[in-house]
Amino acid sequence: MAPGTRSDVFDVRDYDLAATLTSGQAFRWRWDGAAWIGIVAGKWVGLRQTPTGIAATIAAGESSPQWLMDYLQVRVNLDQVVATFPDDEPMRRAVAACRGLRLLQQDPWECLASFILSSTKQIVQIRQIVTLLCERFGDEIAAPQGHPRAFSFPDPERLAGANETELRACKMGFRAPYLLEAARRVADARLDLEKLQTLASDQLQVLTSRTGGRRSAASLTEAPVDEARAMLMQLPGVGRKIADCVLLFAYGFQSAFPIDVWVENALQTLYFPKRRASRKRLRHFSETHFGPNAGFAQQYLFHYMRTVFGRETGKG
DNA sequence: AACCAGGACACAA
DNA sequence: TTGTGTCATGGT
Repeated sequence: MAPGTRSDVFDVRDYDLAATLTSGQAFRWRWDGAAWIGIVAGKWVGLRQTPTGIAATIAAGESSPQWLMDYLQVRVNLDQVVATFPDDEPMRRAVAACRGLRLLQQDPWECLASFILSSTKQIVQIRQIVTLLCERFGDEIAAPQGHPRAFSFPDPERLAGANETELRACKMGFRAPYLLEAARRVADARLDLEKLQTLASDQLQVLTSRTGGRRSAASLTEAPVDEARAMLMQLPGVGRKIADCVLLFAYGFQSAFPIDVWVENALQTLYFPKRRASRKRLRHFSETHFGPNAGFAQQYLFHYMRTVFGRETGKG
């Protein structure tokens, strides 16, 4: 173990670290030959798979890394989640191919900003843009000896003070004004990311109680997830897909079902192979077919299409 | 070397 | 409602 670090082991089964960290939900993890290196909650983190779970290396002096366990969602029982998936051939194949694939719970601002930068970009390019952004606008973080310099994800206040030209220099192109405006609105509280957190809690209340929790009369007709999505979509450059990514990957709304080109292709070819289904039909299908953990199922379809299906059919 | 990428948006029809 | 062009950039 490198000096100045401490090590923790999380006992968890059915956790495929590599698949989870490279499945297009987070964009800062890299494999250095011995471990997965990333930044969580502004702290340097090294992760590697062990026979009984996950070994984590963090800076010495950190308290018990509950923040890391929350991020990794190690207490989620994957068997219970998968058991709620529909019992059909496509889902069985996806689950068999991606066993151990998990959902993370990311920082909302980093997740929102990253997915604003994701539109019409390949994952490798998103990673490149985010890396540049962090190097130029983030704060340097203490990394263990022998490791490359590490940088935090720049907070909204920092980016709100940047200009569009500086942002475009990070190769984000037409997404620069979108990111800038998002940063400004979060920085001056026109968009309250904490409020979305309370809506996520409200959504859990709705699902676990019959009374609808503590929803106010004014929002009785609208589910918390819909209210949260509408708030995100107020941002320029944030449509249904990006909003759903943030709802699912940062706030844990399990009904959020991002439909990008891959997932649309998955739904179309796996579930409607005969004739072409309309977007509206696919959207309705996604909302009715995949159960209470639809977003989780979506991640299996996405990763399955990207990693396995193309090779199976030979036309990837 | 065309084609496409975890899209959004304005504008047709 | 669904289709088309535009936006910027780099990988395959």
